[in-house]
Amino acid sequence: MDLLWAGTEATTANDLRDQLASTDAASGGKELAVTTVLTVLSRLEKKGLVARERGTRPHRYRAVSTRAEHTAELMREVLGSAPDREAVLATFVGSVSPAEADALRRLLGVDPSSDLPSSS
Amino acid sequence: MDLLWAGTEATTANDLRDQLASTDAASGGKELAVTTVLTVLSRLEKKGLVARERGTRPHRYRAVSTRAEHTAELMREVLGSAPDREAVLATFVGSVSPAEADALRRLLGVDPSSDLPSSS
DNA sequence: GCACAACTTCTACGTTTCGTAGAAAACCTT
DNA sequence: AAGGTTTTCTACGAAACGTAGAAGTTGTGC
Repeated sequence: MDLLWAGTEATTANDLRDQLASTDAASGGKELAVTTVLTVLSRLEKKGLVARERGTRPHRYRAVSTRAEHTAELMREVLGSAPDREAVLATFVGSVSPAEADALRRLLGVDPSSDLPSSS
Repeated sequence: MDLLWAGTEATTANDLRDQLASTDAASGGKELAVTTVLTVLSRLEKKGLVARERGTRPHRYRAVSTRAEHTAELMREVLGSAPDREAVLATFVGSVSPAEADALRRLLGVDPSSDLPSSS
C-alpha cells in the first residue's frame, strides 16, 4: 500500500483498483476489493496525503504531493526529530552513495536564488 | 519512549527507570515499573537498536548507535525507499533550513578521502 | 416515479506495534 | 536453603493497517 500510486494522477477508486491489480499481477496478483481501496484512500485523505474531488460522481483522487515531495517531507521530519541535526547530517552525508553525494553537491552548489515550486 | 536515552551509556534497567523518572519528573512524573523498562529494552534489542551485556548480573544495556547515527540511518532508509532519489534530495535540500544547508555544504565540501566508520 | 446499478460510507475483523505491567521463573548472596 | 534482586513470560488496551461485507446514497434508464 502506502503510495503505490504516488505517480499517477487524479484517478477513481475503480481505476486504482485495476491499476493495482495489473501492477501486482506481475508479482502475485492480489485483486483487492474496491471498498478496500476506498477505505485506504479515505484514510490517506484523513492523513492529508490524498485529496479527492467530491463533485464528480465517481470521486477522483489525487496525491496531494508527489512521491518525491512526500519522501523529502518524511526525511525532514526524521531530521527534525533529532536535537543534534548537524551530527545527523554528518552521518547521513557519510552514508550516502557517491552518486547521491554528487547530487547533493550539485543541488547545494548552484544555489539559484530559489526554484522550489512552493506557491505556484 | 523510543530513544529517550540515546545519549546515555551502558546502564541497567533500574538506573534507566530512575533516569526516566527524574527526566519526567520535570514534566509530569511518570514512574514506570521496572518490568516496563525491561520489556521495552528487550523489544529494542530485538530490533537491533540496543545491545545488552548478559554477563553482568544486572544486565547492562547500551544503544547500538548514537541517536544521530540512528536518525541518519532512518533518513537513509526513507531516502532509499524512493525510486527517484535525486528528486527527493532536490526537494529535501530545498526544504532544509539555511543553517542545515550550510552544514551540508561544509560536510560535502571537505570531502576527506573516507571517514565513514563502516568496517573498523 | 421507480427500480437498478454504481458508488460511497459504516462497521468490522484479524494482525502488528507500542506502552504498560503483573506473575513467575532464574539467580546471586548470605 | 531462604530471600531479595533481576529477568522472562504472558497479557491487556490502544492505535494503525490491510481487507472487505453490509448498508446507505445517488444518478439513470425506462
